[in-house]
Amino acid sequence: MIELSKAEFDVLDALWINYPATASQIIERLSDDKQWHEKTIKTLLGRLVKKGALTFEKEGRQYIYMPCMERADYTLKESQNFIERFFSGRIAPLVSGFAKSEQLSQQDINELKKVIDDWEKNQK
Amino acid sequence: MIELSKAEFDVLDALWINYPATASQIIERLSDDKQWHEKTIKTLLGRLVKKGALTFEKEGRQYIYMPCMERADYTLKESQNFIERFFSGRIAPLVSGFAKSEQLSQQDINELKKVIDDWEKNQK
DNA sequence: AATTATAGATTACAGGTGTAGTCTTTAATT
DNA sequence: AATTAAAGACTACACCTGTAATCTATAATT
Repeated sequence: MIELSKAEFDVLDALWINYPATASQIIERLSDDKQWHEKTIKTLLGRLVKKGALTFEKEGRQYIYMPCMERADYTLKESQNFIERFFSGRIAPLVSGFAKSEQLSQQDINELKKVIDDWEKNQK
Repeated sequence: MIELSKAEFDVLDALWINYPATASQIIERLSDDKQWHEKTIKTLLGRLVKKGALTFEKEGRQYIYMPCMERADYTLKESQNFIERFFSGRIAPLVSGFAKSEQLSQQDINELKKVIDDWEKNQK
């Protein structure tokens, strides 16, 4: 699995919003949340390319960037990894931890029920 | 929140198995899973102390280590962090991702149902 | 055609991390 | 009492990360 740092992920995440996109577009998107210098983001784009997380095509003087993987695939792998590390691969203890510390809203519960429901329908 | 590296967490995790414990005991426990040199583990113990993740008491020539926080508290914070980063703070999309990629077993489902059940009972 | 502005490439640099090796102290052994 | 062995302290070092600044090439402008 490609390993991304936090900052690298944030840049990729800005690209996932809508792609392909140029560096300037990505910088623009990130400007709301982060106080990053343009150079910083360019550096991170370069590292992402080097790690194989995204590619680009030249268009005049600019690069048009495109992610090499889908967000859902990446987050799924990260999730597996996380749950393996902290909860021996079982997902319920994570949810249970949230429940115990009052971190679950009625909406969360409803959503979880729906996930379970869908899963069960899918089982035949 | 105290930030631990992966290796640091693994060492702390070995202490959580049973504590207080000496460095040798921790090294012994880790020897099954990791090919770490004894010195490596000692270094990590030192860093954990420096970060305030554990303390110790002297006993003769040895230190008796003890964690400064509970595993459940630490993993809860890490989980919140994780879910915030990747799923905007909502837990269902994580579970849903697992479901979609066939990562959920009947046992997982049963456990999740129980968590939901308990949560609802607790709501009055 | 010459100049300028801008995109990306390269370089920088401190602090964290993985992974130990060496130094120092002191408990244990001869 | 002298020697040794082992515990922890300190040092090491390359790679990763956050965070840019400077260099270089070229598209755009005059």
